[in-house]
Amino acid sequence: MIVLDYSAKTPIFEQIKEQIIFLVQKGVFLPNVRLPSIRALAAQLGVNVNTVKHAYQVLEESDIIYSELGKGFFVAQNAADNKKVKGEALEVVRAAVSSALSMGVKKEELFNLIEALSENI
Amino acid sequence: MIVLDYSAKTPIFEQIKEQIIFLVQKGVFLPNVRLPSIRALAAQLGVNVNTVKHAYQVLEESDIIYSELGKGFFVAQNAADNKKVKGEALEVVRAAVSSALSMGVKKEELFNLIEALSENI
DNA sequence: ATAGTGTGATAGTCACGCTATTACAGTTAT
DNA sequence: ATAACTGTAATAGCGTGACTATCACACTAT
Repeated sequence: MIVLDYSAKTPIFEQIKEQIIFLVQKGVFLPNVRLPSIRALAAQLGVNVNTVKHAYQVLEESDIIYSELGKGFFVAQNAADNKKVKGEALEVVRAAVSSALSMGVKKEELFNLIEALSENI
Repeated sequence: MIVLDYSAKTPIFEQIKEQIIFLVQKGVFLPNVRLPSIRALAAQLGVNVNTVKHAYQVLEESDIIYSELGKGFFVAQNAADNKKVKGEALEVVRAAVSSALSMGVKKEELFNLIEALSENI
């Protein structure tokens, strides 16, 4: 369900976070559904408990999930379209695009890139 | 000429690199023109010599500039359109866009973003 | 010679990501 | 009550990357 790429530059906890958002986005995880426990997911991914905890914590701070002591983590109500998350994602794109443009990449190339990536979703 | 942003997540040497590429791209630095010396630029930016050296070294490895012992660094011949640099910049954009799309950002928003950023160049 | 270049090496600091481990508090099922 | 789960919290250690601080050396130009 979640796949880690250790050769990528994006941190493990970030990958977990992004993929959970993706699953929530796709409707695989519906509101109030319980997520895998920290320990269970850590074991499944072959990763330390702290790392999963970190990912969940960040997700909680973005109001994607919420926690209940002794029970677990659950998908938040309007997690599927979360302004904070989308805003941050857009900001990353903005920085990358801005940098690319300043280095001489043409906007047409960027349009083509987005068009191509859009089809694989 | 070069401005550093210490609050940004992009490393100093990377910022130096990008802004020099930008200046080369804009035609401020023409081929075979001499760049500020490592020590001079370091002093001007209030940064360690090693940091500027690192930036210049990366630029040299990308064939944007070249060095001559005892003389200095100079802009390379076809520095203005460097495939390696543009390829790397595109790859960063690809990762960011891919991530944003998977998080539910619509491609129209991305198009608008690029359009807006293109005008400020 | 002197002052400027690039080159190379070493060492130290700091932050970040991840791991390892321990302990505590709450929930649930038996 | 007990056991087996949950989340929470704190500490410590390791490796890496970015940056700083120095020193020494080789080459160029005046």
